[in-house]
Formats: sequence, C-alpha cells, structure tokens
Amino acid sequence: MASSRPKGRKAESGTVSVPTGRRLTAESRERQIVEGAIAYFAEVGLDGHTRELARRLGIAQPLLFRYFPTKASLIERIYEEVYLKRWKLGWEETVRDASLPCLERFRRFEMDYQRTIDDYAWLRIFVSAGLKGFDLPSRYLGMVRERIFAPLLEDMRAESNLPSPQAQPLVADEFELLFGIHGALVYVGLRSRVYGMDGTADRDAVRAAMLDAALPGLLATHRRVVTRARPVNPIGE
Amino acid sequence: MASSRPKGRKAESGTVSVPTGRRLTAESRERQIVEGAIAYFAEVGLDGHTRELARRLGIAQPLLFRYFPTKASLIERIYEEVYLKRWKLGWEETVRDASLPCLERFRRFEMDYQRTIDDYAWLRIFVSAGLKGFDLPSRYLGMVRERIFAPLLEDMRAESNLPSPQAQPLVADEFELLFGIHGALVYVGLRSRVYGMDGTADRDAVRAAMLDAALPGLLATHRRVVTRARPVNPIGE
DNA sequence: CCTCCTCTTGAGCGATCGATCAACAAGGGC
DNA sequence: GCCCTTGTTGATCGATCGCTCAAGAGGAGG
Repeated sequence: MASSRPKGRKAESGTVSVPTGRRLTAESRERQIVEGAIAYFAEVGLDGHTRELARRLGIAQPLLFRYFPTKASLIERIYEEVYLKRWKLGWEETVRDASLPCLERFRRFEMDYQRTIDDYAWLRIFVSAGLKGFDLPSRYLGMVRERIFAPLLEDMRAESNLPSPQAQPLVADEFELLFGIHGALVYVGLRSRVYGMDGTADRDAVRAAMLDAALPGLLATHRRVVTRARPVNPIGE
Repeated sequence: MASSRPKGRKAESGTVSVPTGRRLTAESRERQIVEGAIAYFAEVGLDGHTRELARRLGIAQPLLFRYFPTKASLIERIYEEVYLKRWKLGWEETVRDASLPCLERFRRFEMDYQRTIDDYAWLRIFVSAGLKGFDLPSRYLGMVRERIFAPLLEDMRAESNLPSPQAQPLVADEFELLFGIHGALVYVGLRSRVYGMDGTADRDAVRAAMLDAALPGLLATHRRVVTRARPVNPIGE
C-alpha cells in the first residue's frame, strides 16, 4: 500500500534525479501546462486540483505556480486559448457575404461553428464556467448575438423587404429564432460531451439534417415575427 | 474582524442555547436539509461544501451526517427528489393519447416537460452531475427516449402509413428529429439558468413560438427520414 | 574545469475538506 | 418532580486544498 508510485523516483533518500521531469524551455513547458490543464479541467471541471494536474503532467506541483501565479490565472489563460483564440473572424465575414442568400450564410456559419465547439474541452469548460458563475459564457454568447446574429438578421430583413433595423430595431423574438436552431445544434454536442449519451455516431451529419429541416421555413417565420411585432397599419405596402 | 458572526451565540463560554437551531422532528429537519441542499448545490455545483450548506441552514455541520451518512447519499437523495419524483406519468399517457394527432401530443408534452425542467435547481444540478461523470443525465435522457419519443415515433409511423417499428425498427435519425426540437427548447432554459444570459423574459412564450415554427414540417421530414433509411424498392406502394 | 543562470523540486505553511464522537439539551412518559 | 429517548452541538481527526520558499540540478559560456 505504501510504495504505490507507478515508476521511478525511489521512496527514500529523496535526492534522485527524475526521469520524467526533463528540463524544458520555459516556452514549451508553459505550452505543455496549458494543454494539460485544458484536458484536465475539461474532464473534472474547474474545481479540479493543481496537485492532480501536476501529477498527470509528470511534474511537481509548485512548477505550475512558476508559470501561473494563481490557479485563477491559469484558468483565465484557458479561456483565451479555448474560446477567444478559436473565434474565427471568417464567421463574421460569412454572415455578411452579400454573394450568398442569408439562409446559406447561416447554414455555413453553423456547420463550421458547431464543428469548432463540438469539442470535449470547449463544451465542458464552457458549461463548468457557467455553473461557477463566471461571465465567460454570457459574454461569449453575447458576441454570437451581436457579431453573427445581428448582422444576419439585418440582411434577412432586407432579403424579405422588411424595414431595416435602423428604421425598426431588431426584437428579441428574431434573435430567439436563430438561437432556437442554434440551440438544437449545440444540444447534439451537449448530449454527447456533457450528458455522456453514447448515441449519434456522426453528429456532423445529424446537424446537417437538422439544418435541412429547419432552414426552409425560417424566412417565412421571420417575416411573421417581424410583421407581428410591428402593429402599425401597413401604408407603403 | 473577529466577532463577525451575524447574530446570537456569544463568542466565549460556548454553552449557550442557540436561537436559530430550534429542535425539530426528524421528519421536518430532514426535509429542511433536502430542500436547502437542493438550493445550495444548484447554486454552487455538486462540489459544494457541507459546512457552507449547514451554515446556510443555520445548523451545525455534523447534524447533516446524522440524517445522511455521507455527502454522496445526500446527493443521491437530491436526485430522487428533483428528477425521479418530478417525472410525470402523465407525459407517457399524453404521447400515447390516441384521441390527439401526434404533433399535438408532442406539443403538449414538450410544453409541460419544459415548464418542469426550466427550473434553476433542475437544470444546474443536471448539468453539474453530467460534468462529474454521474450517469443520472444519460439515464434520465434514456427514459425520455424510450418512454416518450419511442412510443411517439411509433404512432407517427402509423399516422404517416409507414411500417411499424416491429416491421422496421426505429432508427437513430428519427430520434434525432425529436431531440432536435427538444434541444432547441432546453437551450432556452440553459442560456438563462446555466449561462447566465438575462435575455428572454417570457421563455414559455418563446418555446411555444418555436414549436409553432418547427412542428408543421415535422411529419414530412419524418417520412423522408424513414423512407430514405429503408433502401428497399417500394412494392406495396 | 568552474560559474552562473534558470528550470525544477521536496518540504511545509495555513486553511479547509468530509466525517467522527462524546457531551449537551429539549421534551414526553412515568 | 425525575428519567430516558433523541435531536443537536463543539471539538477534533486525518486528508487535502492553494500556495510559498529555499535548495537541488541541468546546461551554456568562460
């Protein structure tokens, strides 16, 4: 029971050089820590322990604190690495691409976006941060709302000959229209990555089918939402 | 800084009767603990601490262990209280109600189901349990799949003159059809309860609108999925 | 070979975790 | 009035948390 360490490092006479903890450059060591922290905290949640993280990395626990002054700063770095760094400016370009119909822009954005976030670490750390009350999830979804959905809805208004957002501001129900389809796609990943359901081998194909089913009626529903939201007698029509 | 206790209980000479910790019957004390534990663990996650839970209840921490031998047993009790006990047999009756069209059964089930689970404790503990690797979420969603979606899909097959599940087993894509709409509705609650987004005042109305938008095309999509899933030359048609 | 810089570690600090135990206290039955 | 059952608590245990610090150890430059 006592000598349970798997390999190396003799128990007594502690000054024996370790085989695992090779000497690395500061840069590569920091990268190793960040990658390991992403995988570890994704698995056990942000309440994970620094000692266990160090054990998995094969390094001593104080070494973590040489590269990150606190556990919170390491988690902050994970946010940058997993969420901010994986945000693609191409998404914002896609939804503004005037050469494509709005529905096709939405479809292309969602397929690529979902492929990005249907990731063990992305989804689990996102949810864990939400549970812990961090503002990362709300801020991130605020970006989706303002940088993706808002310009898309603006062009959907134009495509349907509806008043522009300058003339008649976007209403919550319009965003809910897009968040509804969005949520159906996200839920596919959540069931697998967070709830541990084993079904659905090809989630990408499932999402493509969902979009095929939901998109055809979207513009009509959008028109209904906007016209109903504006109880003004239609003069110019 | 030292005498920071809010009320009662003198600091020194510790044997003073406490005003808050009144003597309760075992039954009502246990209920108080369960209710408080649900609220507390929903707020901070299942990694919450027994000392803080006891402090919020105004009782001593060891009292928790008189009613629940371990923290895990208390959490197990929460599962029974929040999930098993709130499962409504009426849901299984609704989706089998032959006097209603399948789409109406689905609509009624989802509206009532979502009203049940769009609850701070329900959603957050569900997600927290999933992150900690407990099998509660997968088992619960398995119940939804087998007891709700499976009988509903069977009758949808009949309503569309498609082969019964006995003749041709239900395929994963059919379940995904229902889980897609289901996920869009769940996501409305998740954004508010877990991700902390403040939007959407009347989530119930938003979900009703989502169903109005998604249900009309559901049967046609279902027919397409089933017929495509069976690459046999149609003879008897 | 020695030196110095820097990556790395063992030991340990104060705080806090889940859980235990003997002692206190509030009523109900006699 | 007393006693005995039972709800309740303070004190405390061993383990583990985030974090600190001084000393060990591996290379590059001289």
